[in-house]
Amino acid sequence: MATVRDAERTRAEILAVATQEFAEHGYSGARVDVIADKTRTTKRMLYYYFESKAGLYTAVLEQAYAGIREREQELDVEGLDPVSAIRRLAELTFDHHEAHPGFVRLVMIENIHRAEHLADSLADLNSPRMDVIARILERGRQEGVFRRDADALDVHMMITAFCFYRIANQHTFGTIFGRDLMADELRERYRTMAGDMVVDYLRAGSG
Amino acid sequence: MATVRDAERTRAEILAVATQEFAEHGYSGARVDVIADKTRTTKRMLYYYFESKAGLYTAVLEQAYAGIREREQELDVEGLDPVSAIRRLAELTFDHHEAHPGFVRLVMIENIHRAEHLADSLADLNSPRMDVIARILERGRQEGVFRRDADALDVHMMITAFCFYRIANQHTFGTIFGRDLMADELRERYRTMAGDMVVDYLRAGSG
Amino acid sequence: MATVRDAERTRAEILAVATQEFAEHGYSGARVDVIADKTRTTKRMLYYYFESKAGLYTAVLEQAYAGIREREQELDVEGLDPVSAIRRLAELTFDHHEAHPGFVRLVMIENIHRAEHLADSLADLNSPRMDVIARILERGRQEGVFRRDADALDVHMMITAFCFYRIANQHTFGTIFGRDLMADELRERYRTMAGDMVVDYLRAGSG
Amino acid sequence: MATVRDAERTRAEILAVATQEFAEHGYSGARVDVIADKTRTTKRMLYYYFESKAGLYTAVLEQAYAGIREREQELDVEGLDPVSAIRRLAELTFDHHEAHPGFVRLVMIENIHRAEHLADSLADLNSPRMDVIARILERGRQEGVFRRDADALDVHMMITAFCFYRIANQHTFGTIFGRDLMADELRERYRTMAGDMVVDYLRAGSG
DNA sequence: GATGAATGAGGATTCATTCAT
DNA sequence: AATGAATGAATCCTCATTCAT
Repeated sequence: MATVRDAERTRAEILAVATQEFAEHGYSGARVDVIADKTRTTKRMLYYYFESKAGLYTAVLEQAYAGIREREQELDVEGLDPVSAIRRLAELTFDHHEAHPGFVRLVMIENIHRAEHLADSLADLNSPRMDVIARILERGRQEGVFRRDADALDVHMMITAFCFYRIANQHTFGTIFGRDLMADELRERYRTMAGDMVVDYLRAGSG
Repeated sequence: MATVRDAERTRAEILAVATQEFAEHGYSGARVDVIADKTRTTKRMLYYYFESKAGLYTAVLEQAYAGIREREQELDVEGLDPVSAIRRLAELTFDHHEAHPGFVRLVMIENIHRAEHLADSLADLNSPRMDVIARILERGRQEGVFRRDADALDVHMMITAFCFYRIANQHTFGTIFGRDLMADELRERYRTMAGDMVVDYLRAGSG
Repeated sequence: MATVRDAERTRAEILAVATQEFAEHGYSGARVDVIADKTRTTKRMLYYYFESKAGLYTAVLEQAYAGIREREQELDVEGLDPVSAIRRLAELTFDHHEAHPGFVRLVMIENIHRAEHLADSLADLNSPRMDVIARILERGRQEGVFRRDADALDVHMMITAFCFYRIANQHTFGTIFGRDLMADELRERYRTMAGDMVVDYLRAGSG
Repeated sequence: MATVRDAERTRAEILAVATQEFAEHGYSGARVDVIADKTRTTKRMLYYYFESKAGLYTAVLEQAYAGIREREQELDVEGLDPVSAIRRLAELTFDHHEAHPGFVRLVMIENIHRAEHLADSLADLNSPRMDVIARILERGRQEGVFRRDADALDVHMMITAFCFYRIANQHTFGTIFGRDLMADELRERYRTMAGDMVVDYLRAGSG
């Protein structure tokens, strides 16, 4: 029993360290030896549990996606009017990216690899988040506050693009334009901007 | 003279191949041997011209940024009214990202590396593009069509985030949500959406 | 009792799988993990029963030699005249090698290892087969059909060399000379040749 | 120039050591590190020249086959009568196997691997040796000394089987039957036996 | 200005085996 | 008698870089 417990703890520890290292250095840049050394076990265990560097990376990715999915279950914007709800959603998305730069980096890295490690099993076609957005959009249209007939996934994309880019591209943006997108004093401004952007887009519309 | 010409051509060839390889595999993932093999010269020449792998990568980055900067000189939205101008700018940005996925990938890669190779000399604090945006915003406010008092760099960021994300994150987005952001039949929709997003944002406003 | 039976069955199963694997890949090439995986038990059991990889390999060898020894008991050429008897012996040897390529491979492998695993206890100095040959040779000389005064072990060697080589060296022979020694249409020819070879050798002689 | 010389010498040295090691331990049993350590260069050079362990092994095989082929050019039995010629051929074959046990071992090893490393390019369909045998057989039949209408390749096989087996299987044969096939005092006996075997076979015959 | 040969240091992975129960 | 978890020590291989001319 103790062994089993330790086995799971060891596995979890390896996964945690690997998440750090892959997020920090990318797939090719990460070193199996370094991951092992930051663990209480040896490199051998890493192969025992995850088969290969690729297997470990895939496990890291899966856990990362499982993590955000769990957090998305907690989305609670039901009591709010459509405008407040969609703004709240934008702000939660903003906060989520702000809070998990490591996840943002993993997603960047996986896109560099053309999502070749991301199992199709991770597809999230009936995402609760998409349902939440769809319901807000529907209510907004019914109540006449949203004139734009928008697709839920497009709205999600617009919000996420803004929040993701701010974290993902902060370094080149900072160097090129001399603005630190992560500066404390700018956080609220960008957070509000995310909400404004989507609210204005939905309120306006071709109708 | 001929030798100099050849030297420059060799350098250019190496740079072109390296751009391909770094964009495809990232900094760590790219292989010096592979780059050399895809060239008509040898690996030794690569070191002769660029000192190191890092030097070559930096040269690739610099050339890439120099390239877009050149293309940005051609921005011509002067004759248009503010709304049309800003929409046009969004569309040009959209088209630019669509046309240069390799550049998008290089920027992703450099952000994974926290822009450590991007020389401060590449700072573009007086970007012509920013000037263009600033003038459009000013005109829009003067004419009363833009109620939002927006910062040019923020507007640039909003537009770019949308266009960049669509290219950069297409792979994980496709796997997770089952939508191919690059599908031909969706291009016009997203292109219009980029314009709508920024126009609606500027038209609305705290007022 | 049931447990003992199971134990023996498990042992036999491991041995059967190991025979396959060692014959296929050689001693160094065979993998303990693969052998265990092809078994219904675990790798641990393999060590439980056979101590080590070498122990298992030795057990495989011993079983293989015990097997042919058993089959050799059945040699029945007593009723035949010396020429027919020796020809029959050659043909049975031919058939035996044809029927047991796995055994041939194990013998090759063990010779590569200079027979270091083959316990001296496996010595077969009073082989029934040698006795059979000796008696045939004796009768042949008495009857005057064999003019050659041959040693039984030499005759055995000559026959076996031919039959063994055809199986053992089929692959390099096929590649080098473009002839498939195992071709169905050639079997009878080589089988007859084995008999002719030894019969002609014995009939002729220094006289 | 000196470098080139050294390059070839280094390559040759690696090949010589590798031949030793592969012949001694088989493909799987041989160790790249051991091969490198017995060389004046490093393991890295081994990969530089031969790409991989398999590449080195293949080069060893090729060189080994090229070696015997060269020696076969020297076959000179033209001045002899058919019986003496074929006996001489058997004796040369016997001597060759005796002199090159390493080659015998390599051939055994490659057959364990089902000749997968032996390039088809090594096929020797128009072997000078086969031509020599064919001419001897033809003369023998014309002169009436060979009543058997034998195929050259079959005769080659019969001779080689005997000579090869004596070297290849000496260890298991010694352990099982208590006879050292390599004993000095038996050499002449087996050498003569090889000649007798083929001569008797050819002289006799279904005719 | 150009180049083929060479390489030290690391990098991922595998192997037979044993521990703890 | 049986076993799932764990592992030290190799093992093959690759990487960016430099040497010698």
